[in-house]
Amino acid sequence: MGQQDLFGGPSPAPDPGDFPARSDWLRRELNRHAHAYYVLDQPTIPDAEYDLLFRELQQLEEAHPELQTPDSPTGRVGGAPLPEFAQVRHDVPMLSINNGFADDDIRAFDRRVREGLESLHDIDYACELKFDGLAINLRYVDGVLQQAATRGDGSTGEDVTANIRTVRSIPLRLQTATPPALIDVRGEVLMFKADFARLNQRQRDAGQKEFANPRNAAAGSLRQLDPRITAQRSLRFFAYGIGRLDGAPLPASHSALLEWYRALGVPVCAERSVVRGADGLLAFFADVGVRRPGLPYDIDGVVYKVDRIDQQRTLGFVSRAPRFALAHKFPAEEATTTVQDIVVQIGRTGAVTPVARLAPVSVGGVTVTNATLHNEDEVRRKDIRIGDSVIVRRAGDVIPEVVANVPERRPADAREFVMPVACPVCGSPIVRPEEEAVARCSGGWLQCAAQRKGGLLHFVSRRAMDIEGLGEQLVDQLVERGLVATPADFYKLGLVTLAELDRMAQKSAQNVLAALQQSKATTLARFIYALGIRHVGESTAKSLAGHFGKLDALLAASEEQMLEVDDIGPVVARSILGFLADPLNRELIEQLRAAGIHWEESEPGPRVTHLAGKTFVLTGTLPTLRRDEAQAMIEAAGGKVAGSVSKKTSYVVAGEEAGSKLAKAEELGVPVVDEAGLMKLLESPE
DNA sequence: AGGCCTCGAGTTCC
DNA sequence: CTCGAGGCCT
Repeated sequence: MGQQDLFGGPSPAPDPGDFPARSDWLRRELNRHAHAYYVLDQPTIPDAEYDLLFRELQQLEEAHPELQTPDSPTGRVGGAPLPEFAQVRHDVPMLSINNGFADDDIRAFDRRVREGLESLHDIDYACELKFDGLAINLRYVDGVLQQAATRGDGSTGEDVTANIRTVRSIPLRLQTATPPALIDVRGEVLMFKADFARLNQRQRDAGQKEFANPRNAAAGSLRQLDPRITAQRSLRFFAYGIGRLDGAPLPASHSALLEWYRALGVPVCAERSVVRGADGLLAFFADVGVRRPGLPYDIDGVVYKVDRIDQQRTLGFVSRAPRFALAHKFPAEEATTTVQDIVVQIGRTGAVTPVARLAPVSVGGVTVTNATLHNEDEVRRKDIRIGDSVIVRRAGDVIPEVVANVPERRPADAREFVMPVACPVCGSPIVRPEEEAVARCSGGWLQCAAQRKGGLLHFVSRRAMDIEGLGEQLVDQLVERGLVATPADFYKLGLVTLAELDRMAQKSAQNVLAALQQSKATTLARFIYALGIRHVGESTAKSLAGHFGKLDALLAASEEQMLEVDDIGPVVARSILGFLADPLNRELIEQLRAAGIHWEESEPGPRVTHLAGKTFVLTGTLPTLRRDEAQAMIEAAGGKVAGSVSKKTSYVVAGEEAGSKLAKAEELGVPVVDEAGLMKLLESPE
């Protein structure tokens, strides 16, 4: 029997009545399709058809247990729960690799290698990704998967064969007619980001605990006592090393070993290359760093290995790590620290947000001391208490986030967070409406200085009235000293008053006054947005301004007229009407108009333009246009600019260093244009 | 009624 | 960026 018969193309189906031949054929077919799907990423038949074949084999094997074989794909769904995991001693220990972070560490590694080999030439290195998963040893005896074990302490691990058999990309039989007598394939079991997101969604829906990250999810799934659960967890595997090998010659290089694995049907990650010298290593690292956000799995760095096996042998080992390999790691994006306190912040709408005060810790290159906990439910769900050790991450590489607590390190005196009953700023009761996630201070603008400050900061912010120089510091002082209570008060400030404030020299005071003066020329949309009406953000403000055209038309609008505006439903309409019904707000609007704030009023109704109905998403840095400029041009042509890509997106405009949005666009088949393409669209339809 | 999609609001650090 | 929630489509 040649390789073609074993795993290659399809073969004619035997008569369903011929059980031995039929089950044999079914096994071959299922293995072939699974390999195409999971390893080659080229599905050969629809899922439903696969399931049909699968169930036929399952029934056949149930009725005729003597037909069952160890490499049957039905073994993947998992048998009865295991009592516990048996210990497995590794014939060849599974070592760890030394780490480097800085360029100098990498150059030093290359120098040590060249000295060790007494080589005057540049060395060839095999470069791979360092996956954030679990190291596993797969033992194949005569080509059949015999045993799978975790790394454990390196010399002894746990037998996870039953669970590993459920990982569909791992071949149960090697794709060769002449397998080695025994081979220990080493690699990493991991969970892709998308599978992780789906798993956590399922956990959430089932009211079960979510996993902190794909690595934990993979580890938890592999350590399931019940393989049937593991079978539902979409784990993946990539091979990158070898342990014991009997009955076959070892390839001459690491890259050749990986090619061999591929030929055997063992999944190997495609993101790898052989480079020359230290400069080659650093170039590989830089390239992977750029593409990292778009990769479907988490990595914590890359791994370099001297490619030639004979050179690896010459270099040998120092204590427990090979001298021929180095892991080049990214700065940690996750770190562990302790929660020193949980305090609350009051936002401009009165929203009470719990914030964790953390012992300072470096995450992804910056020191983090605060992290939002979003709301009360989130604190409960993640079960975070004061005194806990927690894992902190920078979500999307920017905003710190508490991922999970470390339960085994919880001190006995850890305290639970209690939502205060009164606002820490104004003392008004804190209320949380039924069915809502956020608690709010009931004090409102008049009672609560925190809400007043928040509202004033919103008014001066860049996307609203855009008053430069009026930051948190200054607004704070103005409110504390009673100089400013409403946005209209800003325009009554004089030079002398301003110059008396702390850290405010005459020059800065003049700048602030100039900025205030400049801000008076604005747009209706900005003005509406600046008012800070609940549920009316930038987008809704633009819709309102476009629909009504004139402020007085908006002020006079009935609920029915409001509901005619795009994207405005009963909740938003009532919020606007409620705001306008308050005499204090009416007076504010009049005072602002009297202060000289003005804009160009237009005729009501939508101006029909050629990009009407088209939605754009901007990503990356465009060569000449700034983001807001591009947005303004698209909107002037009647198009909309959204924040995230969906199948309703008409175009994605991609610039330099476009990230996940570009990947998403390609996934959904949304057309992608560059700046030049955008300009063309702006000039003429299609 | 349920599911998708968007929008609003809050947030961190330098 | 993330979560929650409003709006709208099916």
